[in-house]
Amino acid sequence: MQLDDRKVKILQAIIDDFIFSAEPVGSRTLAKKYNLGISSATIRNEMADLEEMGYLDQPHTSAGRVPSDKAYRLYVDKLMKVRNAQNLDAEYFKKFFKTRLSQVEQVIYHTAKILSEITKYTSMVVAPQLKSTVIKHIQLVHVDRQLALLVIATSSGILKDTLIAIPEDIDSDSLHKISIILNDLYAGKTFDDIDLEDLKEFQKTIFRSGALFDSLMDALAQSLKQKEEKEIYLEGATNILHLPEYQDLVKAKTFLNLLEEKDLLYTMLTSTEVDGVSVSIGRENPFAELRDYSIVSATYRIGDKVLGSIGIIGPTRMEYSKTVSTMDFMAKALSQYLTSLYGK
Amino acid sequence: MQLDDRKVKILQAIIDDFIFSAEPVGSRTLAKKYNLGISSATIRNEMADLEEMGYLDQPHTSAGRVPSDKAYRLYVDKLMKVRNAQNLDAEYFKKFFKTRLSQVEQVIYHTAKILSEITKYTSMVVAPQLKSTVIKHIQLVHVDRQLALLVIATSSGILKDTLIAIPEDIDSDSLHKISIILNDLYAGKTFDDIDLEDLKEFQKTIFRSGALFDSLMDALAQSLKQKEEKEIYLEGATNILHLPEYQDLVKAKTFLNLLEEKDLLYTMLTSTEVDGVSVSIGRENPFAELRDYSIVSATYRIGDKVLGSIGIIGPTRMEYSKTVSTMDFMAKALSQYLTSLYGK
DNA sequence: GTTAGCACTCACCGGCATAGAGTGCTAACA
DNA sequence: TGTTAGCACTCTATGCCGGTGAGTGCTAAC
Repeated sequence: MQLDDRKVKILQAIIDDFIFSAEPVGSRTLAKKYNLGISSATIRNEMADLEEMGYLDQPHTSAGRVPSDKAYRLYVDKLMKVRNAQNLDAEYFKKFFKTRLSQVEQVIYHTAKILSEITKYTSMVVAPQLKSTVIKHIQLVHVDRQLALLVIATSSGILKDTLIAIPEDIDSDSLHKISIILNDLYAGKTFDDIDLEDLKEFQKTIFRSGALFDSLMDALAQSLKQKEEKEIYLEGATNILHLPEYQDLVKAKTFLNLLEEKDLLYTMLTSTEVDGVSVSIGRENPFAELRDYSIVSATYRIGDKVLGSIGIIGPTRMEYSKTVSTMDFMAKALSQYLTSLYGK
Repeated sequence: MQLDDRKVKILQAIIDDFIFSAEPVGSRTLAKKYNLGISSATIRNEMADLEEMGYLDQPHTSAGRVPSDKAYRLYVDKLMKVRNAQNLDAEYFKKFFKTRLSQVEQVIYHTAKILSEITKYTSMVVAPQLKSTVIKHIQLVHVDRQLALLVIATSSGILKDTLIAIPEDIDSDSLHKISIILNDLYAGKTFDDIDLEDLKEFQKTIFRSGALFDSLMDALAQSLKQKEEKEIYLEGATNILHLPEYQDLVKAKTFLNLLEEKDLLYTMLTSTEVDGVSVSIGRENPFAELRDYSIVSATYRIGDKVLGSIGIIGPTRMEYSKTVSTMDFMAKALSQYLTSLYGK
């Protein structure tokens, strides 16, 4: 069977209507509401065809039709007009740029917040990954008698700092010396490349003082090799409770439980490193748990380097047009902002 | 009317049963389940008395009785036996102390997490407030050609660091000099005491270079005077969805919406600076929005200085005994831990 | 003072009929 | 040959009804 013009028009109308109303769409409603120039009976015939072709589902015999994942895919790829996000929700973006945030984590967090507020879905943001970034500079700063701050600057501009305990009898000069050594050893390497054996070797041959430096080295080692958790921020988790499909408590709970599976979401979000916005609809998702949801995601960068991803998750009945354009804009805005702060 | 021994015993049984089952308790059930040595008819008479005295409510005529806020208050003050938290959930605490967390924020966050996991309610943690802490030490650290890290150590041991943009032609020595000046100006003062005019004055008289330092000073001023948000962490927001009273979607939503009111919760949590654990039940709460919930809270400290508060929020039908003892233990453990890290 | 007994109340549940939205099919029409 | 009006049919949602059971208050006897 052919997906001719008229079928597409009808399908589009059904999708539009369903995205708006969340109610199965009937032929009569369609004929009345949209000026298609054909009767409900004709629409019925076409709808039967569309169902046969896999674009529509029927919850039960005497209900209207509902778009399938395949229909949404067609919609996202061909039918929808991506709006210009800059004009929409301008106030949010203004707010975003007004607040001057210097720490990368804050910017990321802020982005997640705004994304969830604009889209009304749940936003997910993967924080910058350090393991493959190059260390540019390491410095130990004396903070207190027993505390020092280990500051590691990376080539992507991200700063990682950790407070570490130090023996009381180390002075600033010693810390400075150690900083130089650390730089010699690790500057230019990635976090993954760090070999702590180097450090131990070094400690043995150079610092005769032995036990004195032990605790310091331990702390350093721990900080440098600290297992990086799969960090993912979620915002607006309860947004979906306002959507009609989650008025069913069981469905709402299922969704909220899904959000606890940070690992899954993390994997999902980091597995697509496509350029631009990527949309994964229902059963297209690689994970069974996600088959009732759609995920819209994009990567953000500093310069050319991909740092992490942002995304939103919601029902397959999603406002794709608005969501995709928002995502597109936010990813670009975020990249631009981070690049202006830390790039080069 | 007198609240004699038998009435108390019956009340206790009702509260225990209701906390466990969430179902209104009837006289027959009570007589059967608890060995009170009296018949259901007698219990009925006593229950009528207890209702008259304000300790019991009746959802409708043909239902059992439910404890009132007044009953819970009596229960918390007199009846319940506070269990020893150390024995309960020992594995959590072990986990808590095993993970070595050096940043205060991390410790706080971790505490919230664990609290919500143990109590199965929603935990709230107010992060340490800086405004009234004394600045011990300020330091500017050169990180990059255009970036420096402003590190401020406070007397409570909390470290605040902010990345700031600096003109390219400032070298480490200059930063060091400025650090000394900053220390002279602000060490020993609280964040509230900071007067930026001092800094501007200083800049005019000492640094003739003018425009060169402008951006630096601006950044500094901004960092130092940065509006401190009312930071409150929430964890386990969706825990309550497992409780029978929130199977009603409207109630669940009301609760989740309440959690969005961070300001309210913040005020609630910071207003009680009592020593030890404080319990606020239903209508005792100063805010109307909270009249259906109970809040158990405590403060945490470094040494003698109160830093912030931790608390949990849940239905008035709460496992007070477990919750109070957990809270007591956590507050003490947290204080002890922070003091050992940063105290003195 | 305690308790057995009883009439009464009220939420809850399953069954049933009805309304309404929507469908597929047929036959007539342009 | 495609389109449409009409109609019988399907299925869900809603509301009504009566029975059931848990629980109560009251009374009278112990």
